[in-house]
Amino acid sequence: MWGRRAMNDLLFELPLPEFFDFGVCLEYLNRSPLECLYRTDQEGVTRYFNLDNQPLLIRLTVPEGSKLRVTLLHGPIPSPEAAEWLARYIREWFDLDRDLAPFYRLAQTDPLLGPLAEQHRGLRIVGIPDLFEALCWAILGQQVNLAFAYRLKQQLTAAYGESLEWEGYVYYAFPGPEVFADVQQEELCALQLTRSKARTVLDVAALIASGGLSREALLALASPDAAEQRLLQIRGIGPWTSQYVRMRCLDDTTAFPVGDVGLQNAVKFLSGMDRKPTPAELLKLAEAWRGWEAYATFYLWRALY
DNA sequence: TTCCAGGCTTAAC
DNA sequence: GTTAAGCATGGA
Repeated sequence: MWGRRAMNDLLFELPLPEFFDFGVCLEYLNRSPLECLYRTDQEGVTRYFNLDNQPLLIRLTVPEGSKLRVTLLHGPIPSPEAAEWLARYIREWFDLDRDLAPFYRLAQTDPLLGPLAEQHRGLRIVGIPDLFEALCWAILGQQVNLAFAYRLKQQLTAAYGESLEWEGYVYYAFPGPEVFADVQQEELCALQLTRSKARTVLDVAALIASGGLSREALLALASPDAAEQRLLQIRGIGPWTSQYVRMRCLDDTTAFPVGDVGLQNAVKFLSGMDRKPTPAELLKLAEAWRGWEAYATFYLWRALY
């Protein structure tokens, strides 16, 4: 099952919704050369998963413009259940099940979003479907510049994640929470995490590994706000992190990280202010984006990076 | 050296 | 409930 079979197996294709531009999404994926969890090129993105302890190297392309093609580059052909998991993951990764028409109607008359919606038409919120990865990424990104956050993620992934070398590139999967069961805080500090980040990552890993926290449970709560309150109970997770996770992992288009420095700088830059807007001013602006605050934020970020 | 970066916690009012 | 101060790290 490992060896003699045709490579580049077509696993499945996903139909694409209106207002989806794979090239524009690739631009987003390609925003940092320090990204370690996938590799992009002109035509697509290649990513490694370790699913049920089976290697799974896949590639996404849109050869015809109408369907997202998922091919298997390396690893055994996944079971029907694994393929179903992968298809769901990819739909969440690119937010394929969302109707963006209302957002574009709203953006059309918005002075800040109008040009961005034009320029990045077809961009969807690129999600982080795995809760542990999403929380870690947010925790690592607290109060540090983005380049350093990527470095921290790379260090963590290289130290604890599974990897696969294929055609001259090394691909990494983000480690699962169970991997950190016996890891001490000092080990993570050696990877340049602060004590606070190290402690929070370990606390979250233990919580998720024990079943005390899961994406499913958060989504089953009565509202996104209830999910946010649950996350805020964890020490080291504040408003920014919980809103960020709502936005990137919990499919909540109303999440709005008002404290986000990138958001503040984007609004400052686009509106020509000589200072960063206050949270109150951002909330005022966001009234025009009601229901789509997360998309507004995601597009505003594109003005910066 | 100082200031900033896709913040959080604690203590004080 | 809201605000101020302290924290910790790397990069410009």
